[in-house]
Amino acid sequence: MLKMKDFEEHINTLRSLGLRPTKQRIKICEILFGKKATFHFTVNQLNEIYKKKFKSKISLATIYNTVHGFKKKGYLKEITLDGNKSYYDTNTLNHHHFYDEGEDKLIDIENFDVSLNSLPKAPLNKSIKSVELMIRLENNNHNQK
Amino acid sequence: MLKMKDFEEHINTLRSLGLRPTKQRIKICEILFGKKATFHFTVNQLNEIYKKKFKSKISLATIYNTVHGFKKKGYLKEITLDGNKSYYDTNTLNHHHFYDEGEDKLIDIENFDVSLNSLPKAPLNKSIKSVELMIRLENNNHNQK
DNA sequence: CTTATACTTTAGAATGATTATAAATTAATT
DNA sequence: AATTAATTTATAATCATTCTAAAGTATAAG
Repeated sequence: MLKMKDFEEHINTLRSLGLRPTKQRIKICEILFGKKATFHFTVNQLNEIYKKKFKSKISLATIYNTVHGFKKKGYLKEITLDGNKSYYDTNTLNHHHFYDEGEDKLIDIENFDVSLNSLPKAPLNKSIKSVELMIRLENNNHNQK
Repeated sequence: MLKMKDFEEHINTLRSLGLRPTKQRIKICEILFGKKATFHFTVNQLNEIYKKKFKSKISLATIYNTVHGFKKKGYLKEITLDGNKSYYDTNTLNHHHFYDEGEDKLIDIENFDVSLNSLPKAPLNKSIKSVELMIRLENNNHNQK
């Protein structure tokens, strides 16, 4: 059951980002920021979730616009994977990931599970913007008969 | 000045991979494995280098085929960056990278410049295939007036 | 050295993700 | 309620990549 409070919160979030609170954006907010747990998604997955949850269509262009807006404002983080599609993470704090190639799935790594002892220093006139670990996973039985 | 020895070496490399040594593949080998220093490239960049160096055209499809062949055989490594194009690295040893976003350029990090103290353990039935650090760089003056 | 076979290259079409466009709609302002 | 400015939308355009089928080339066999 959705409470008015949720809507208002999303509306305020959007306004604070300088984005008009449209029906579509509020719904995307409900999907992305409605639950406590953070999660990872592609634009296509977000589109599917939207269709199912609200039983209504939305233009992909709108999803791209909104996601880009959130990213620019720091409410979403794009994640680095090979291949040719982008993943987004609702957890914008600095953290690392497992990538399960078999299942094409990202898993957050808690920061206290990793300890980076020494880092290289940045080249002249550059500074470090972020440090991210990608740990690729494979199934244990990969070299069995 | 190219010596016959170089060609023969590339031909042997190709044969050992089960790839027929065609004109195109030998030339790609010259580009990729001819110099001592390793380097990073996209398929398009490789195409440009090929055109300039040999003053002849090559089909993009051939470049894709060859690069994929080398990758599958472990002679090239695909590198993970956001956006929608793939980078390849002639250094296939496990190592980390700086990514200079401004210049869209990858820089190798020597392994002894990084020390990872503790790693999270892999989820059940999974094991760690690779661990790679991506350190994003920005210009020092990014928040000056 | 010629022929047969399998592998390669090629141009161009097909695909899939993303971005651009321009008209219709909606939110905000007056 | 009317004006304006931003947004949504469907669709076209773009870009990297993969697919395809025909033409070309390397290898193996005679």
